[in-house]
Amino acid sequence: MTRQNLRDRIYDNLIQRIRSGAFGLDDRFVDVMVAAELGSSRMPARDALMRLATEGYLVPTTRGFVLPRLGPEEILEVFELRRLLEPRAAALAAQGITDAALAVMERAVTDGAAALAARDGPALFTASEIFRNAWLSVVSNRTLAQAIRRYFVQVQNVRLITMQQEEVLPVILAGQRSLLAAYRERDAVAAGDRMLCFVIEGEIAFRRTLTPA
Amino acid sequence: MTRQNLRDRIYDNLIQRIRSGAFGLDDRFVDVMVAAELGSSRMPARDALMRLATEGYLVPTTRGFVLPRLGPEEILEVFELRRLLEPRAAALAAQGITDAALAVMERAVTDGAAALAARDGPALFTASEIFRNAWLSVVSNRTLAQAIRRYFVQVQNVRLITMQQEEVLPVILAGQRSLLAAYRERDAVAAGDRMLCFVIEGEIAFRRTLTPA
DNA sequence: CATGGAAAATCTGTATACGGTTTTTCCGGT
DNA sequence: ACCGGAAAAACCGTATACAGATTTTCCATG
Repeated sequence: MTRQNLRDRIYDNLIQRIRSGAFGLDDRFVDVMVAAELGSSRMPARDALMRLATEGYLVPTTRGFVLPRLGPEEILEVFELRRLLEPRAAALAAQGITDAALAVMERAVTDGAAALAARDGPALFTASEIFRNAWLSVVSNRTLAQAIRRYFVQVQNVRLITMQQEEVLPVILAGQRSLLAAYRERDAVAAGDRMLCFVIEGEIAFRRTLTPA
Repeated sequence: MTRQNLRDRIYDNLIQRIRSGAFGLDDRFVDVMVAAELGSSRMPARDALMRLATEGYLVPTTRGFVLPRLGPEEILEVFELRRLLEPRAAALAAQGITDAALAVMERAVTDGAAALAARDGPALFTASEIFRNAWLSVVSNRTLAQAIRRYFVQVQNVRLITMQQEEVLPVILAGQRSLLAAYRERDAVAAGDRMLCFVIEGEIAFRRTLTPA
């Protein structure tokens, strides 16, 4: 009972493992290997890998695909996009928030706090993924939500690394708590303002890592 | 001397023609057809079509790929994105403007004026494509420019139709002239403001077509 | 003329094959 | 031990084939 086709199953499998940080920067992805692992021929694996590549999860090399190592300038470009889009999206989310989404976010923040206590970067990463998906899912402008999802994908690996720097972890959790409070009150203005703060804080933290002096 | 591989050549070919509005809403894209047109086998054509689909330029159906059919609500969603992104992008463009880009835009406005005089909607459409590509090409934040290009493609068909309504044509040209003046002066603030006006005018015009009463 | 349904055509997904190119291995000469 | 270069391996792009699913065609029946 295979629900979808092999290509999509391989894609889902790989993207989930990439997102969870299961691969390192020196892991190589070759269609034959991936195919063997999932028991298919080259083609579905190849399709999945090429899609991941065009979406920015992987970069093609002359010998297989590897995780991208993004330059600082591209990451800063994404921060600019985030400043422009996410405050508005958060405001829309506050207007359309549901009890179900709130519950998911409450849970994600709780899990994130536990991860913070355990100094578990990847776990906090997962929790903040869940948090973000929850509020994005109630943004009434689906096109806007999709635009946000698209660029988030591209900086995923960087975020994973960033989240291993212990000093930023409390900031992330505090930002989520602040946002969650605004969502709970269905306060669109506060949600937008706090999201802008959150993004800017992230940008400042990132810029600090660029100039460690 | 084929510089790149077939897959990318087919992709480039198709995306260029899609962008230029060469296809209609009832055109169907089937890998075999596309392959025959470009003289290859199915696989490169298939790869190109699947990529276009994951990027949102095409929509997969049970029988080939088609251009995405947008409802009014989705178009309004894109207007919201435009309001958020394009003012900033225009401001950045004003900062990075080059003589070459200015020349292209001057020419596009001239051509647009001729198209307006001739009541030639499609020609004005082409001219405004050129105009937009010119300023987008000097936006320093490439990620931002790409995000804008992405949703523009999705509303291409609608724009083609809108541009056949004669009353909106002068508005478009006036907006471009206003923007061009700001670019010429390298005035980032004015460029941002005028772009916001331009987008809002377009949105209002579109809303008017929804309620003809 | 409408309708049901079988047959044909069409399209997708997947497998396999093969040539060309790049990388790695490895062996012989210095 | 250190190259240089040839042989081998690895990998990518592309072509072709075929099975399964879906749509369309078309004919027979009411």
